[in-house]
Formats: sequence, structure tokens, C-alpha cells
Amino acid sequence: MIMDLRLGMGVDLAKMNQQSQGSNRILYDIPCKVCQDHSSGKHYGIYACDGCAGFFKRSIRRNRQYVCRNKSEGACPVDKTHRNQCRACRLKKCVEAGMNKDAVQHERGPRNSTLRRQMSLYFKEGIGSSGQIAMEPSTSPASTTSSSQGSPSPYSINSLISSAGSTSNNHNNGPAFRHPLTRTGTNNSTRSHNNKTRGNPSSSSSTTSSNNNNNPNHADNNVNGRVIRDPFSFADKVHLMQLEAGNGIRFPHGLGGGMMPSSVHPLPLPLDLVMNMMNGGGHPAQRPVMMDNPLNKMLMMRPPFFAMPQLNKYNWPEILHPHNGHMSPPPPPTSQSQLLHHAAATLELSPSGGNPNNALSMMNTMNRMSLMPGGGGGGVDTLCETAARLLFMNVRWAKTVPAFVSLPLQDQLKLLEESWREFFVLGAAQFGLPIQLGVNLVQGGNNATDDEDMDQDIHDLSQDSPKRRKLHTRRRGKPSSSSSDNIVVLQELKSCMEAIDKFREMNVDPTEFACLRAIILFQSGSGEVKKYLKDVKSIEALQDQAQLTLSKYIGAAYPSQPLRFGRLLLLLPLLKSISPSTIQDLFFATTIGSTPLGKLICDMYKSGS
Amino acid sequence: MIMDLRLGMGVDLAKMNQQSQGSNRILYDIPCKVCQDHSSGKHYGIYACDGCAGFFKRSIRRNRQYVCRNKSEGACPVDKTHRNQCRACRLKKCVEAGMNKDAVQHERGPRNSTLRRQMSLYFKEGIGSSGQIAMEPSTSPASTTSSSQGSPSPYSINSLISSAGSTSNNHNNGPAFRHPLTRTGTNNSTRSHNNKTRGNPSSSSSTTSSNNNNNPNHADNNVNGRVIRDPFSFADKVHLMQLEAGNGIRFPHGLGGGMMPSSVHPLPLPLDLVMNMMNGGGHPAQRPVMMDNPLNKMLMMRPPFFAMPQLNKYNWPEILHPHNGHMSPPPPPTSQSQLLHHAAATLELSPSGGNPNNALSMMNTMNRMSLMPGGGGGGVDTLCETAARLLFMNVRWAKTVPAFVSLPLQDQLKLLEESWREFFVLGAAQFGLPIQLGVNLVQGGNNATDDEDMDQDIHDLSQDSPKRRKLHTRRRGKPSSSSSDNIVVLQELKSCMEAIDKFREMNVDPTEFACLRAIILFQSGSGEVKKYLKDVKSIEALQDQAQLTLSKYIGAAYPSQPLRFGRLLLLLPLLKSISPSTIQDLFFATTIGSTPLGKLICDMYKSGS
DNA sequence: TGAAGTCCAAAGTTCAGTCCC
DNA sequence: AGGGACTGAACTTTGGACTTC
Repeated sequence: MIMDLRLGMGVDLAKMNQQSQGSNRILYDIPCKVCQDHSSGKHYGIYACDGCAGFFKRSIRRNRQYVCRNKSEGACPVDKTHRNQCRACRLKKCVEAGMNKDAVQHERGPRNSTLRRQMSLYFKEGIGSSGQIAMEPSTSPASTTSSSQGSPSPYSINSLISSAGSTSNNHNNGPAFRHPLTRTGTNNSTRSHNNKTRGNPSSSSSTTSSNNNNNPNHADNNVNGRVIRDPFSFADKVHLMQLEAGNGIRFPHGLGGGMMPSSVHPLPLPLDLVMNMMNGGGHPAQRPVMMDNPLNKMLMMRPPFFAMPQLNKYNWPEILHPHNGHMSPPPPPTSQSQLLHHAAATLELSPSGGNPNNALSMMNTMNRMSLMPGGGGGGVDTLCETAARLLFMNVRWAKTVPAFVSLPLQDQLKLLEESWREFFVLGAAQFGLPIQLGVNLVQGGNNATDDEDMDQDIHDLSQDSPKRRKLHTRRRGKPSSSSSDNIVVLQELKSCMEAIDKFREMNVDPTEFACLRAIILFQSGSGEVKKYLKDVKSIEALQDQAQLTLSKYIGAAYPSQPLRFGRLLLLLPLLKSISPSTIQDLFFATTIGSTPLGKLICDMYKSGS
Repeated sequence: MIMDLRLGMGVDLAKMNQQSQGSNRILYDIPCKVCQDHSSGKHYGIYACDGCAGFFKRSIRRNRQYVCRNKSEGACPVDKTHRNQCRACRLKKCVEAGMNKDAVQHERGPRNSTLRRQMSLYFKEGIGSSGQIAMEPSTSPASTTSSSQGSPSPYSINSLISSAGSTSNNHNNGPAFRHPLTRTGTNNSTRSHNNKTRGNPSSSSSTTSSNNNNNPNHADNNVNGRVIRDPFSFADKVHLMQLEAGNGIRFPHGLGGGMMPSSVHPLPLPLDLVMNMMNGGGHPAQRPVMMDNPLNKMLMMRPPFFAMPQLNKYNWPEILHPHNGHMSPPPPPTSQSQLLHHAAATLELSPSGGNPNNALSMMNTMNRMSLMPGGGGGGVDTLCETAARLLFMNVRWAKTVPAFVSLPLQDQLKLLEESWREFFVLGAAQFGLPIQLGVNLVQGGNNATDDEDMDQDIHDLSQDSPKRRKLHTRRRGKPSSSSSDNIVVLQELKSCMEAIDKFREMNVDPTEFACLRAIILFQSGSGEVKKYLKDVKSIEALQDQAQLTLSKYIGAAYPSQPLRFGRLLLLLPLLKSISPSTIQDLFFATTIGSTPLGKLICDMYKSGS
């Protein structure tokens, strides 16, 4: 003790020399009393490093009895470099150094699940086999020892065995109750209880179908308009177009079409009128304006694209389900097996279907999706495909805009790179991409997708902690790391969904969407972007054109809505409510992986000349 | 346990039998109604231990929803030893035992650097006196301790004393002395963690409906959904500002105006109409209001807010330099020594000037500022003051908008919290806040501030590495830590400057600024925000009003610029090009520290009746 | 002054790596 | 050679000490 005191005081002054090694983690210059590594404060009564603290805790919790296999008979060196050589000696030294076994508390219940765990559950192991939904890992009898959960398993079989074997928490001390939280003899019950379930708790809750799948107002799948054949070699690589390619009814390369529901057009404006408006507008352009009135052409050129039906909120576009009839929504598969069958069939149709991983993952996904509110139609993979298609359509579209392609190539690429995110969300709004399915990617098995539950999820995941400050920190590489990421992702998704709702509330019509798209495309932006743009003036002029066109169109088409133009423009910032990285992680990870989308798009664009 | 229980029951209600466990802490023999541990008095309505009280508080504050993972389905034992095993059951038992959710209050500011202290320091000693720079809270006499960093000083005198006197720093055997740094790391995290969560004042109770105390006063003004005649007439408001500016008739609280060239005023308006509007909107304070209201004073002190002249790009507003004549910019100090001298002089003028650290840092700052383009008059400190003023004036302005104050208080606060960033940038654009000086905060001594050099700096700092992906990662605490942070900050600054340039290029007039400000203020947004808004419909209607007003105004004032309205609206997203945390770090760290601005603003707003 | 609050050390958990079988 | 266990850094939660209203 005397030693302790002395040491303590002496070293305490040395506390001042802390090291914060690159994070806000604090290490003291006080060495670990066990191994002399930097300590991170006191643990179990003595200054110790995280390693020794963790080791001690695990050893005590699991009641480990190590044996030194060395000739030295318990005299192995325990220091930073050797501490892992002999557990027996390490533990012995921990005790000798004064670590207090009683300070090791009971294991507690698991915290909330994290995105990473869920993702690994889904994508690594493929839950599909028994039709079991994976979020209740343990309720299934045989299932999945803790190990199968990909989690580090504090609740491993091992630990069960060991603690069960030792009826009492022998290693010690019997009754002593020094620390209030000191372990008592209740270990067995505790452990087993812990061992039990580690899944997503709310899985059972609410299948609340947030989907009022009503008003299937798409008339038929009339594919009108030409489809420019476009060698998008890239798309193939990325398996984007699997479904589509496998099915004659779909548009080649996903340049989707569909009929515009007449109800959506307040004024089924004849195209020529639009043209007139555009031409007649006499934009008193204050700047040199690019010639040949490109927006006109742009708007004209893509009837099928802009004519895609607006569907119900979050419903699948009919076009994704060609096998279904015309008016009737696809009967949702009612059983797992049906779904699997469906998925399998789909895969077989795919020309590129050779990839087993793909097939497997898709099947799993389809399986998982079966409990989705929207009926069984959509799965994450399909979602991702659609997402990809959406994006690429935008690229394709841009390529058909003469004014755009007449810009310096560098500018084209930069503009595309800058706008893809907004394109994506805008497209989701226009075409009903059910981005809310992304929630499932975050939550794992929870099939709740309405706002209430989503809020709940956000709350569940939300940790009132420093992490919240890092709100914009993005995980890279890994699917995701901590629950704070979950919060961010969920919040962004929610914002995004609400943004989309706002567009839908406005009943934005295809012409308006087109104009908005152009406005977005010709955003010269500020900061970094601008620096790389060669012809900012032209771009600005084009944006002017676009907004003028929109303004005039609205004036003609919605004369009773003087606020409409402003409202639409004010919706644009909402398109940024989800971050590019979230989009990529959620909707493109499976199809594209981690290649930055901006770059990918540029490549696509360049290659598809 | 049994012993404990018996003892507890036997002695019963008697507070008299307190136990002091080695401190003067008082424990009662009345057991915790939740876990039967010793209680420490009543908490949230029942006798409870500190643990359960804290647990309950945290759970309610963070709106946690736990799920019992036990087969027992919510029947886990909750006692002293098991209380941490299952949060769901513990919380359930808390509630069942009678803990009152409504007794959990909102999170308060950090104790050691309370808002009030900061503010009173800031405003009492601070900005008022000419040329004086007093935003470092620490300049207050007594504190020579580490609290002088101008940062929120986690190291209160109290805590220093108590730890210094230590001996009683019970749980540790050693140290008589905690080094401040010890706490630094945790403190940062702790603080941010504290701050973060509940920007929303009534959130904890909003779920439980307990708090309906807000919205008493929007009874009759409620615009439900309909975009009808505004009781609040933006147009009038706007015109008020014009008049003010034009006539030299100002309203006491800086409601607007600006020295607008007369040519800019297309439509002069009758004053009385306007005055009616202003008087109409009383706003009874709905909540307990912070007393002694330093912010009010501050705001009172600075009437000429909206009258600040629009100056040259990035020049100091004249008003900041009252000691200088009228039109001529202050002669910049020409040499380092001059500057240092100047700085020193300034410091000596400071009432509290004792702190050497302060003096040093300030001198360094001044030194750095010396080579600024805008002349030597402005330093970072002055910049920060101006920034603070800018922000606060916006709050003040909002308070004068009848339509705004007629919203539920909760909504007002949320809207303010959401728009301050944009207000700040918009204000910078309108009043010429030389935000480019912020570059120096990032770079240290580098005196380059034009675009070229800034690009160079970005380039120099930039690592073509994964770091770039973390673009939004935010550092906390330190002014700037890694070079990647620097990149982010510089890029954001640059974007922000360019956004401001765009506004200036457009020659946005004060009326337009006012409308834009209103549009921003009444942004119901999406995602998180919306959830906390009670009266979204009204807010949307108000935004509609604002944009309609702008549209009409532009139509009248700039008939030759049909693109103008759209262009202005399209500038709005640029206001988000700088992140709140960057703004705070750069422009408010010295004045306000790390108190989250959103929260601070809300407090200001509430306190300023 | 009782009962709110914050502060923060030292408990806890999580999980990517790593090693070992 | 793939799966399970261990390690330790990173992060969260707990509860006793202390402050504030």
C-alpha cells in the first residue's frame, strides 16, 4: 500500500502529461500496473491499460482458470509485448497488481443492435434458409449459437459452459459485498438470460403497412417514344439491368417509359405549346445566351422518360413488374416459398445470372423483403437495381440534352458529378422509388416503415452522446460502424422521404420535373465545383433558361397557382437532405460497391458516347 | 439484500437515520422504490436511489424505448444487483413505482460555463465599449486559471478547488490533483453530448402530451392550411424596412432597413400601416424565462443593425469603427510592431485584462490579422463580435415579425434553430461580414486571402486520400486539428464566400433580403425538424406569403428581370454551403465557446421578452 | 432546502483484427 | 481454411459527487 500511495502520487503529477493519441481518447503517462503500457485510467482499482482491463474482466466474468505452460512456472514476463504470451501469468499479475475481482460487474443486457450487425446478418450469412426472419436470432431453438450472429459473443457457448460448470462464482471471495454492484451468485440466471436473444427487438412489431396502395393510375405499359440504343457497357458489368434484360417488356437499358396518367396533368399541354412558350419567352437574358434553345429540345426529346407514370407513394412502378397484368398490382407473394420461387425465377431470366453470389444474395434479399409492407414485390436488391437504373437514366438523359453536350466535356462531367445525388432523389420522387425500403437496410429485420416507427427507430438508435455531434461523419468502406451511423442514416432517409412526399403533394408534373432536372443540372454551384468549370457563364445562362421555362410553363399550366413556381424552387434544397454517401451505401453498395458514384457516372458518361 | 430490506423497512420513514457513506452524502433508510437500494431522497416523485433516478432521467430525456429481451416478457427482476440487466424492465418498474416523467426537465447548459455566465461576461464587459474586445469570458478578474481559454472552461474554479483539496476525491487512491487535461477529453465529449440532444425544448414531454403549455397564443392567428390573407402581411413588413432605411426613421430594435440607394426603392409605403402591424403581434412569454437577460441588453445596445451600410466586398462595415471618420477606412497598421503595440494597447484597455494567456493569444491573433486585405482595422476578434451581432440581430428580427411570434413557441424555437446558419450567411452577404478573414483562423499566419491563394492553400492541405471522403467530419474542441479538417473548413469558407459573391453580383436589395430571410425562417423543412413543428401548415403558408411577396416585389421593382425571382430562390441552397459547425468554430468559438448556437439562440429568444 | 440539474471516473458493450485450431 | 475465441481501441452508460434553482 505504501508503495501504492507513493507511486500514485508521484505518478499522478505525471498525469498531466497525457497523451491523446489522435482521438479524444485519453491515455495517461501512468503506466499500466500490469504491463507498463500506457494506462487509460483506473480499472478495477488500479491504473491499467484497456487491454489488461478487458482481459481481467473477461477472465473473471467467464471464470477462467489458466495454467502457465512455461517452465518458468508462473514467472512469465508480462509487459506490453509479452502480455499475450501467457494468460495465466497475465491474470496472476493482474491480481497481484491489485485488480479487484469484485469490481467486475455482471454482464448486462445487450445494447441496441447496430447497422453493422444487421448488415452482416443479412449479407454475410443469408438468413433465408428457414424462412426465419433474422432479427430474432435466438428465439429459434437450435439456431445459431451466438457465434452465428457474427457477434463477438460475450454470450458464447463457451461462456455458458464455463459459468454453468462453476455453480458458484468461485474464484473468490465468497460473500463479500463491497461494491454495490458486485456480482452476486446469480450468475447462472443472468447468463442464460443474456444469452437468450440478441436480435432486433421490435421485429415483431407493427407490420403497419404504411402503404395505401391505391390509385394505380397508370394506364398501360405503352412504350412510346423511341429508345435510343445506347451502348452502356458499364451497366452490364454492374448487373444493373438484370431483370430488365431478362424481360422483353422492359425498356432496353432501363430507359424506362410508361404512360403518363392523364390525371396528373392539369393541362395536358401539347408539346408545341410548350415549345412556343419556350421560344416566345423572349428571355431578356442579361447574359449571352446559348443558342439553339436547348431546353426545348431536351424537354421534347424524351417522351418516354418523362412519361413514366407517377405511382402511388412508395409503390413500385408497374414497369418493374411486367409479369403482372396491366391494372392490377402484383399479388404479393404470400409465403416465403413463393417469394423464393419468384426470386429464383427472376434470376434465371437474367442474362448475366451466372453469378452465384448474386443469386444467393438476391434470393436472400427477396426473402427478407417478404414482410415488407409494400407486399412482396420489392426487395433491397431490386430496389438497388431500380436505384441504379434511375441514376443511369439521368446520365443518359443528360447526354441527350444538346445544350449540355455542347458544353466543354470537363464541365459536363463536373456537372453530372455534382448533380447525381439530386437527380437520384428527384427521380425517386418522380418515379416512386420506394426508398423507404432503405430503412430495412439500416434496421435489419424490423419491418416497420411508417413514420411513427421510423421515428421510433431513430430514437432507439439514437444515443445521447458525443457522437451526435459528428452527425456528418461518414463511414467509409465498411457498411457501417456504430449506431450513431444508424441515426444519421435513418434521419437522412426520413428527410429524404419527406422531401419526396413534398414533391408528391405538389403533384409535380413531368414537364416540371424536367425543368427541375435541368435547373439542377445547370447548377454552377459554388466552391469547389465552380473552380473546375470552364464555361460558367453558359451554365448559368442555361439554368436561367430552365427556370424561365419552368416559370412560364407553370404560368400557363397552372394559372391559378401563383405560388407554384416558388414552391417548386424551394423544394430543391430538400433534394440535398440525404447525403451522397448514404445513398451510395444504401442503394448502391450491392450493385456497385464502393466505387464512388460520381466517378462511376463520369466513366459511364464518357464511355457511352 | 435481505438485510438491507429489513433495515429499511424497520426504520421506515425516518429520514433521521441517514447514512453517510464516507461523504456528507445523505442516504435514507427508505429504500429505493424501484430497486430497494438505499435511496437518496425523493426523485421524480418517489424515493429512489441515485442510480434509478439517473437512469430514469436519461431514459426520459432521450426518449428511450427499451425492449425486454427476456422470455419472461417484462418480468425481469429489478433489484440492486440486477437492475442493470434489463433496461426495459427497469424503466417499466420506474414508471410503475410512480416516477413522474414530467418531472424530468430539459437538459440545461453546461454547468461550468453557463450560458448566462458567458453571456454576461460577453455583454457586460464586452462589445459595448468601443473597439474593445472582450469576448473572452475569462478576462474576468478572478480567473487566472485555465479557464481563461475562452473556451467554455470545463474547469470551473469549483472543480479545481475541490479536486485540489482532494484528499476527498474519494474514489481514487492517489491523486491529490487532477490535471485539467484529464478532464479535457471527456469533457469535450461530455459537453457535446449534453448539448446535442434536445434542441427541441419540449420534446421530452411532447411525447407524453404532458406539456401543452406552448401554443397558448396562436389562437386566432392560426392559418390552417389555407393560404389566405395574412394577418401578418409580409409586404407591409418589408416595406417597413424600406421606409426605415429610406427615411432615417428607424425602429428601435433594428427591424430592418439599410442604407438603400433611393433608386432601389420602387415603392414607398405608408408608415402607419406598418406600425400597426408591428404593434399587433404581442407575444406573451409562455415559459419561465431566463432572468437577467444579458442578451437583451446586448441587443438593445446595437440598434443600427439593419442600418449597417452595404460596403465593398469584404470590407469592414463602417459602423465597426466608430473611431474612424465616416468614410475612410482605418489606416492599417503597417508593421508587425505597430500591430503588436496596438494589440497591447487594446488589451490594456480591457477592464479585465490580467490574463497573460489571453493577451498572448489575442496578440497573436491581431498579428495574424495584420496583413489582411481589408485593412488592419479588423481582426478576428472584431470579426467574431460582428458575427455574433449579426446572428443575434436576426433573432431579434424574427421576434418582431408578428406572424412568427404568433406561431407556437415551440415552432418558433425550432425554426430559429434551423435557420440560424442561413441567416448568418445571408447576413454576411447583406452586410459585408468579411468572412474570408476566417481563413486566417484556419491557416494561422498565412496571409493569403484571395481566391488564388486560398485555392493554393486548399491544394496544399489537401491530401488526395480517403480523407477527402470524410468531408463532413467535424472536429470538436480544438480550433483545428488535422489538415483534413483544414481542407474542409477552407473549402466551406470558399464556398461560402462564393455564395456571398453571388448575392452581391445580384445586387440583392434590402427588401429582397428581407423576403429571403422570411422564406428561410419559414422553412418547415423536412425530416427531424418537421417532426417537432406543431403548426406546419401555418409555416408553409407563411413561406408562401414570403415568396409571393418577393415575387411581386421583384415584378414591380425589376420588371426587366423576369429571371430575377428564380435566381434569388436558387441562391438559397448556397447558404448551406458552410456547415453550422464551421461557422461556430470559426466565428463563435471566441465569443460563445462551444455552446451550440442553436440552443443558445433559443435561449436568447426565450429570454428576450 | 429539496429536488431538479451537471460532472466525470470507471463501469459497461461493440466489433474489426488477429490468431489459433 | 473457415469458424470460433481473444484482443484492445472506441464508444456508451452508470451512479456517486457536486451545483443550481
